[in-house]
Amino acid sequence: MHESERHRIILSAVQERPVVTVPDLCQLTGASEATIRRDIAQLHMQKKLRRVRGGAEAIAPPSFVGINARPFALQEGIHAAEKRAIAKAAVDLCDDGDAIIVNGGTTTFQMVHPLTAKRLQVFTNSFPIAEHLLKHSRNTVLLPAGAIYREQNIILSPFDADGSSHFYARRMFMGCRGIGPLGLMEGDPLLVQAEQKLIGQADELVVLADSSKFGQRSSLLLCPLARIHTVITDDRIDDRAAAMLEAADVQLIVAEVPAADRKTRAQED
Amino acid sequence: MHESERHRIILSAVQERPVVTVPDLCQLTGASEATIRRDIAQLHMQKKLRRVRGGAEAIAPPSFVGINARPFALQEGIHAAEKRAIAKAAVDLCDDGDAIIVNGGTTTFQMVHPLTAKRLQVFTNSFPIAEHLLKHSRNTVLLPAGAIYREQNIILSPFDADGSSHFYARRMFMGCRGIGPLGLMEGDPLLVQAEQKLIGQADELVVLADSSKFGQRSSLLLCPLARIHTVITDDRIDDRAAAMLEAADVQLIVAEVPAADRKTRAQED
DNA sequence: TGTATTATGATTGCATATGATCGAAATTGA
DNA sequence: TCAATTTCGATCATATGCAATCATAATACA
Repeated sequence: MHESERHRIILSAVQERPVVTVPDLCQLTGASEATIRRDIAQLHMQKKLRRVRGGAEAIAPPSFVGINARPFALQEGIHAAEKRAIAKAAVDLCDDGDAIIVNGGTTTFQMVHPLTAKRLQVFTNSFPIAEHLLKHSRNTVLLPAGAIYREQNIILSPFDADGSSHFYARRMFMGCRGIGPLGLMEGDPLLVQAEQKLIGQADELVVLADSSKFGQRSSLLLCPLARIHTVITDDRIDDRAAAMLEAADVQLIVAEVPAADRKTRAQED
Repeated sequence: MHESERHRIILSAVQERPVVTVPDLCQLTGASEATIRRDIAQLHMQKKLRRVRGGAEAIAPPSFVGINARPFALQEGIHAAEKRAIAKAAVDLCDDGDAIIVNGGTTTFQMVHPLTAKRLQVFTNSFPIAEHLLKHSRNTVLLPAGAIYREQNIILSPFDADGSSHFYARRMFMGCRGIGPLGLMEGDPLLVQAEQKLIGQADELVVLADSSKFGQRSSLLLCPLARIHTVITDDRIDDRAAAMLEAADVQLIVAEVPAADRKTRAQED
């Protein structure tokens, strides 16, 4: 991630929300706090935004107050570098012209950055993903019908005829809460509904799961392992988990986490 | 690979993506980093692109603006005060809890600001309206299925089952290109398709049309006057247009344009 | 064909950007 | 007011991108 790209992301984030915190921007850009502070200081000098304690705000603050100051940056933070590497590996599977389905979630959201360089047909139930791709890429963006759920940031319809059955893709990408011998686990019933609608609409089901997801259990069983075509994870996956996937005939892709991004690992180990 | 060919590739890459890195371009062209740097420096001198650390970016957008800022800003200038007043009058028709349909367009987009104070169920095929309401209000936001058309900024599906038939509202709000004895006229075929899908899904059809729309003709006839329940316009409407609406049994609401906002009128008169 | 000119790619050294750490300052809550 | 937490600024080691140089390959021209 380069300076100009970070600046763009920061400015667009500042435009979209009343206030952005430094950690938020670290999440969005993958940069360290020091770098974000330097960027904010620089953009403040250029009068592109106003620097405030804790983060930055738009130079012309909107007269109304948004209710969701941070869309969904809360949940992640700990495996950010891994998630980015996984998302990159997922996008690398796609060639220009492909039709793909991207399910909503924090892991899959990381796909938007590498996706900006592609020209795909992207069907997604994630409003933030659609928004980002619409603004920052030339991909074709398609949506299902439904209500927008603010907390999960997904579009979900109570009816079957939500348009998703008309879209058939080569691959569907999704995240999960946990993955084990029983299969794919999810925590949020709404996410399960959303995933169920799409899960049959693609040739290959590709699951993005950082290594911490193995062994994680959750309450809702989404589908058995056999249903999964490919799992993309990071290089901290242990042998037992890999063997489990191999036994279920699931292809495993291990994404290399760039050394530069891995600094956070010291504090985790 | 010759220099001119590389330049062509580099320029097209810069146009399509927000930022391209030197390694990216090496991969695209097969040239070495040194050559790419030389090319970028050269194109930078020719003002064909902007050189930034790590790569290059398009010369056009110094800071990124949302996709909806550009197409809307163009049309918004003229009659902006009138459109705002009309939109305010339209929103004043709604009580908390109502279900409404808002069709995409520059006039109806003005409804988002007064809508921030409401708590409605809003079904809209306009991506910018959905985005704004989602971020800056507590209204429930519902979308139809379909592809997002960047130019018109609407969501439109080629299939009938796009979810709109499941939503039935008290009022549907829409703009238009022109309005005359024949009925409601629209210019863009895509907008017509989008409007047709929704037009039967509400008790009352409310048309937002500033006074300049009367007498404007266009190529596509959307519906006859009799179909319209209410027209909201500004106080520059002439008597003949008002009589025409009355003859068709259309309710007419004339929005007061605040004197302070009317400054644009001087140059128009 | 031989030579001159230009374009390209690799190497090296330099400049800059980045991230972690630590101490200072500000904010919050009691 | 004091203590605890958070945020900030400065410093330094490292990583990364960049410019300059030189050798080689491609091209133009006589």
